[in-house]
Amino acid sequence: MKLKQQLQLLVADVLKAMIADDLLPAIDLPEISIERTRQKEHGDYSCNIAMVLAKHARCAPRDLAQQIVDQLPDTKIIAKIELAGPGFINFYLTDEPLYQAIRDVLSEGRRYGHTDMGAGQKVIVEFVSANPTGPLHVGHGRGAAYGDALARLLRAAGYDVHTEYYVNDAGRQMNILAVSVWLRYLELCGEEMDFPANAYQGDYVWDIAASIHRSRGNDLHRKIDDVFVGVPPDEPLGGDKELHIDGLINRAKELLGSDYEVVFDQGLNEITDNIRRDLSEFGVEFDNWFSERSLHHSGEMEKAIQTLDENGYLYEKEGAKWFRSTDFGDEKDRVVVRDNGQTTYFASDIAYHLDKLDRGYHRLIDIWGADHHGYVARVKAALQALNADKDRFEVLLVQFAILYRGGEKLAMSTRSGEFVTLRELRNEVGNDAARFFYVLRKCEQHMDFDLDLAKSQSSDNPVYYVQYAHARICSVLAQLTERSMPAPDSDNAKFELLTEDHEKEIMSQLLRYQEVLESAAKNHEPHQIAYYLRDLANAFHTYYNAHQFLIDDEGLRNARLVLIQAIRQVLAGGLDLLGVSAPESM
RNA sequence: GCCCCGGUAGCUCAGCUGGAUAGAGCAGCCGCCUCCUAAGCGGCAGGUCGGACGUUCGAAUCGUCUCCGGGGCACCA
Repeated sequence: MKLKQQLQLLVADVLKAMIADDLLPAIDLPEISIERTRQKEHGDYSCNIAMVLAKHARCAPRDLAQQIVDQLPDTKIIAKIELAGPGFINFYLTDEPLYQAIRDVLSEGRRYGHTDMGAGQKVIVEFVSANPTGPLHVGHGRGAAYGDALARLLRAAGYDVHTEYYVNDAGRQMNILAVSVWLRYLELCGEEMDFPANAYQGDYVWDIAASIHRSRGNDLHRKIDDVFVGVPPDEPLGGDKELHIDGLINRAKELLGSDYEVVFDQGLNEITDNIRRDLSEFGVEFDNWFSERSLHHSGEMEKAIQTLDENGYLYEKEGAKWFRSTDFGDEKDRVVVRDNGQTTYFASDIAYHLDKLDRGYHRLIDIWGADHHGYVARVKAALQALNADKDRFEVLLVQFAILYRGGEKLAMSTRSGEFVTLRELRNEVGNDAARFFYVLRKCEQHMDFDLDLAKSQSSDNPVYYVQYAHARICSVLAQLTERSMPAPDSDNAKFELLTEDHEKEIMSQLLRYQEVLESAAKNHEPHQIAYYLRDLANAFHTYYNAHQFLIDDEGLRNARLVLIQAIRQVLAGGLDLLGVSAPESM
């Protein structure tokens, strides 16, 4: 049992006894908060229950605290209890829980600190899910690093986690991509044109066009004058860029017939493969890539819309089908089927989330960019309309990463092709630094990502600080054989020899890891792990500078080596949760 | 106009489910390698926690108002 819980129980038992003896009015006990103290002078843990209950007990907080302290039994884990300030009960621990922490770390290994909080509950975490219309940029990187760390964290907390990438392989954006590719292809065939303002401008579009040209030669070549027949003018010519591009999509379908799909699929597949590879290289692997198109093919789209209709939440207006989401608190009703008969992205989303529930997940966690926050209410509304429990669906919004280069804010737009890709970032600062940097900020925090800083000062990145501690420990342990010293022996370690303040501090930190992990998982905050690791690394570096490990005194040497072995284990375990490597040398 | 997020040290950020003297990294200044990796360690300096009012024994933390910054409010995805 965790230390905090043990202390909670002790206090709870005392309070119950006091109620039974009429020393306290009978009430439902509030949750007893046991917290780590900030200052050493306040002991290791403190409890504020006396102040919380003072009014109820109609006595001064300090008097109540004194009564509680008087009745607390002696235990192996508590060395001293003090009453302080307005009525805090401060616990000073014995060394036993500290020693036990070392033993636990070494016996449980990478599972140290893991809990069964989730009780095997099935959770699906959906993240990134960027449209396959271009390479991932640094904004997606944040979602990827955060989502993956969260999934690992939830697994460590005992949830049965499934990760998924929702591929928007249907819809208008994909058609715009297809047209962009085809027009570039036509340029490769020697045609000249004003490239549409609303088409995808990035260089990767040329690459896709080139691969079609390689495999199909000039098969898909059509005279440029034919292509633009009947297409409304583009924006630079005083027209509407949306109408212009839609006109081109229609012409492309007419002129290419079944070959349109060749272009479409080539774009989709090349980009999806690229995204998949990119994420994989970043250390992010999804359990499943879910195709939006499959919702159409399987009939789930139709079914979802039909169910909404049957439940009485659909109506027609101006040729479109609307979902009455205002019935569930959304600010306005939403279109699910447009007047041209096409379903909206929102309709796909309804079907997709229904599908997740049908697959038996108890909790649906979506990680979205902050710009999608307006969607939360309508998806929740739809789930309610379909008789699902909206509280099983949770959206975590990741704020934007604002990029700076040379002090200048950078524009980020997939359409214009102006963006720094995730791949560029990884190449420049490395996966480990990128992942740690991303996860160092909680997701709702706006992030200033200074590229110059990340590149030029990558050795100042806090990730190296943590990794360095790990590598240093590995280095020390590696020298044992060179010096003909025995490997650390935890079974026979005399932990009572570890009397230095630095050692006590480290043991206390090792013990704390369990609490940090649980809190990080509960609050969906991987950054807590990152900050913890930096603290632990700091404690180690300080220890390293103050004391020698490879000393002649065998008993002390063994105890110290067992201790740093435990540090190494926790550093490696924590870094793994963040998807960061733990190198043995640097 | 409405909604979401942020405003804490020169810079980037922790702390926010109320607790006891507000923390870290970077930048600045001063020290530490004949010794297990100096990508390290120690020290100094640096703050009206945007502002006001309120709730409370106690507020950076909760509530209301307000100012500043980012984002969102489509028959786009």
